[in-house]
Amino acid sequence: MKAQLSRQDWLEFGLKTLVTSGAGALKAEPMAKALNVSRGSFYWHFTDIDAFRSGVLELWRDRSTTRIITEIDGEGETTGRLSALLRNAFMSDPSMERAIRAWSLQDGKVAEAVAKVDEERIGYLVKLLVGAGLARTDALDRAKLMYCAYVGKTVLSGDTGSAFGIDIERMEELLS
Amino acid sequence: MKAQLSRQDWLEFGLKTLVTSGAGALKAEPMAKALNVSRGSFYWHFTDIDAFRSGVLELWRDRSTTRIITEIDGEGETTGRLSALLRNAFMSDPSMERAIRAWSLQDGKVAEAVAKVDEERIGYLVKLLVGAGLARTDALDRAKLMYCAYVGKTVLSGDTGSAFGIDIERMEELLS
DNA sequence: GCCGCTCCATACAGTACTGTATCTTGATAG
DNA sequence: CTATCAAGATACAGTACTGTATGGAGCGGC
Repeated sequence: MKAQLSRQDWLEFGLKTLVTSGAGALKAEPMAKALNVSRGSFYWHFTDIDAFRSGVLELWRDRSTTRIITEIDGEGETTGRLSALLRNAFMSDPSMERAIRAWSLQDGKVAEAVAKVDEERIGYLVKLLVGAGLARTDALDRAKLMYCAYVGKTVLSGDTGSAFGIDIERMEELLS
Repeated sequence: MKAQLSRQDWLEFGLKTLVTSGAGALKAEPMAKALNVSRGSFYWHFTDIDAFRSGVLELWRDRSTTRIITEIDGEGETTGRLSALLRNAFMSDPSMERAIRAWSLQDGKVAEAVAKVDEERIGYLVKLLVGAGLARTDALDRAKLMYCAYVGKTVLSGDTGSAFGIDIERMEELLS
């Protein structure tokens, strides 16, 4: 633990709070209490609670896009990329995606940012599918379907604990 | 407009408010103002704000399950039911589903209720698929995939306005 | 016609925040 | 050593709610 908090520290804590406690927990007083500082610290780094939320959103956007890029470049083999992407998407921890998705459903600004990321991802999916030999229109429909399934799975992997178990092998088979 | 409000009137208005303004708008004072009454009315019908929210949730649960039943019995032809269900799911107004789904992502009690409805629906899907000749395990995997796609589509049909256009014909083809 | 019951208004105390203004510490460059 | 400035503490006013207590209006039953 550092004695002093930077703007970045606040934002990181905000993102963590978003995942663990939802967007409703992005409030100055409770977070300050959790960090053992006063709200004076918060209002020194951020003019506003809205400015803070925008900062958290932007932090996520950066991370999200860079993660896409690493996913892209991860697999050297062109043929294995689609499979790897599916496995990654359907098996990695969905808590962050869930938290952001939930937030986007109650805040227009967040919805816009998420929509952009969605488009990027679908675009990449289309590229992979076209590379695998599909016609562009077929690839787009299929990519949308795959992405819907991904988002649905993310949302359905409930806080109820039950993992909404889907066999990844079968899923890959059905989607390919 | 009636002069007096019943408990049911409040719950109906609650459900409408949930769809148009989100779960965050389910508060006694703003709703009372919108209905041109005082909070005295609210607290006469409901002991608590939590009791009210539970009431709204239950109202949705009733409607949701009865809607399933009407969907089931709607098509007389056994063969056309799956197609009809898909069309219904992917083409009907998703705003209610979206609102409930968003609420469930920030409230455990809601998440439980929604999870039950999800299971019911998936169970019905499995029944249809088995009726169409699939093995039970295959039917379950396929039903889960279809339902993920449905939920994903519902969530992605954004407040951004853009309808996330998916060709229902192609979708049906890909999912069948 | 007044009794009682349902439905609502008004007023009050309490809570959980936001944002601002002012005062204090603590490190660090000169 | 001290002047400075980033970082935070404390105190205050304001807002938007919740829940409670109490009193009153309207209306059916007898």
